[in-house]
Amino acid sequence: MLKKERQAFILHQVNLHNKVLSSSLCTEINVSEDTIRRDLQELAEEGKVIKVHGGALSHSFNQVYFPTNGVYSQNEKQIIAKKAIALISNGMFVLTSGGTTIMELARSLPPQLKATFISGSIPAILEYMHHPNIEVILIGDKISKNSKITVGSEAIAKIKQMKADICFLGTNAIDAEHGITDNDWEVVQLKKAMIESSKKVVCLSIAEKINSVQPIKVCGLDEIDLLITELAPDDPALKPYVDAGVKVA
Amino acid sequence: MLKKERQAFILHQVNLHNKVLSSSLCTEINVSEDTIRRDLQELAEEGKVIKVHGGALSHSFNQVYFPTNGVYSQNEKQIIAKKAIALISNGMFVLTSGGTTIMELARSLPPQLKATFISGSIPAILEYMHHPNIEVILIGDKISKNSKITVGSEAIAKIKQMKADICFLGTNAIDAEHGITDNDWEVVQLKKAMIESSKKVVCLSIAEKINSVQPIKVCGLDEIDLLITELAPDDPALKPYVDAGVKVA
DNA sequence: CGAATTTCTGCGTTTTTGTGCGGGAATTTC
DNA sequence: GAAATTCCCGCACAAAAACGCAGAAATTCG
Repeated sequence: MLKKERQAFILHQVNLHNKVLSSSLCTEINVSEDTIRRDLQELAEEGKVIKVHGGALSHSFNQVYFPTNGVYSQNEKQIIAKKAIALISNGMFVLTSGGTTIMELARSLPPQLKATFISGSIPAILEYMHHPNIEVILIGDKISKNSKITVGSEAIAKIKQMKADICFLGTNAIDAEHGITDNDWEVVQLKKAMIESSKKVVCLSIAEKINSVQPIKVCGLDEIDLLITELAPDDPALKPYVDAGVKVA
Repeated sequence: MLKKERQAFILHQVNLHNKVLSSSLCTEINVSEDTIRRDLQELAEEGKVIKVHGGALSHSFNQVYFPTNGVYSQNEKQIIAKKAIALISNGMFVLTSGGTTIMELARSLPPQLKATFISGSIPAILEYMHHPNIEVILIGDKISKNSKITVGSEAIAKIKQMKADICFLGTNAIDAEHGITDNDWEVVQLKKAMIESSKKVVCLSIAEKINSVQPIKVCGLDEIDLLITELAPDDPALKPYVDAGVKVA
């Protein structure tokens, strides 16, 4: 069998089944694994397949729609993400909501971190999926197209039966008097469940959002263990929260 | 034998079999390998054949095996998607697996269709989310990064407590003797659950995948209500399945 | 016609290419 | 962490290609 012929066959198989194992190919074509590996190598260099450990994947399957829009206040959110990541250690179960700040957190996770992330936010899940060492648990239920998050009693029930080490909440509005508030009833239900199911609750909020109020209450300040903003912990803007007993970072 | 004559013969052979080995040619025509090589060289320079190590290939060979446009077999999959969509009516609960054929189905859904789609496949969910009138139910559980689908007992349990009107399965391999087979154990478990939980089971498979077998069995042909390929229902290639009692479309 | 010239072919030699094998490194998996 | 795969690297070996050359055949031309 000619080399080109063989490579055509491989490519055919990859496109047909979306993936191939070098081990199965070498028995099918009856050549050594080395040869298969070299073929896959070449095909990968030509961009025809994506080579992975143990075989290859088709290119069309891997390209998932991926929104990489320039996020508003990205710098601030990166600072917040960095502070938040410092709280995560290997082996932890991490519950997260959705939102752009959480997305920034997801993108900034160090590659060697091994943890389990649980979320119902589709964009967040997409980010976690790209991480090499993170286990991803998806909370299922009806999808709210608005917030791109699963909402409903099933999702809430699922969250309530968990006990996560830490929970990161993207915050829409926080105020010393009214605590955390939001504007989507279903999302609020979820966040409440998440707070209940976590040993530690961390709120991520850019400074712009502090001292603002939304119609629906998520929780009071007393239920928050830590508030992370891009500001220094001793910034005067945070004083009301420190006074209310909230730790800040 | 004249040079021109010889080259015409070679060209004929190439176009007939899509490939030739210089070694076999030289015994057939009874000339030295050098001569054959020089002939192939000339034919290649004239663009009549593609010379490779050990022989030559015809141009159609490349056309057949190296698709130039976007997704592999997209046209076929669009035909399949169209046939599948004809089975969906307003108000239905539709269960789908993942895979590129399902993706094509998802992209082709008519905008005015109002139905509920249930899936654990992240790429499929993303497509459904973009649709204006479709309710999307996401099956939650651990995410398999390979197949980009939620897998595990939770997902299976969730599927089993449903009763969908119809279920569309992207098929990896189908064979008259072994039925539907696949190569990912966890995905197979899911598909089995989906088959159980649906009033009607529809398999989507491009013709190239029929009569192929993969290691793990999903179900026998008797459990399938309908097999959709891009072929006409009376195509001889489908006869074994019709004989086995499967409806085809 | 016949010598000079060009073309074609085959043969040895040298290079290049393709493939398999072994061992050690890197990785996945349990 | 340890076991099992898989990968990577260098090597050996065989097959094929490239190259130069020489003789045979065809062509040209005086």
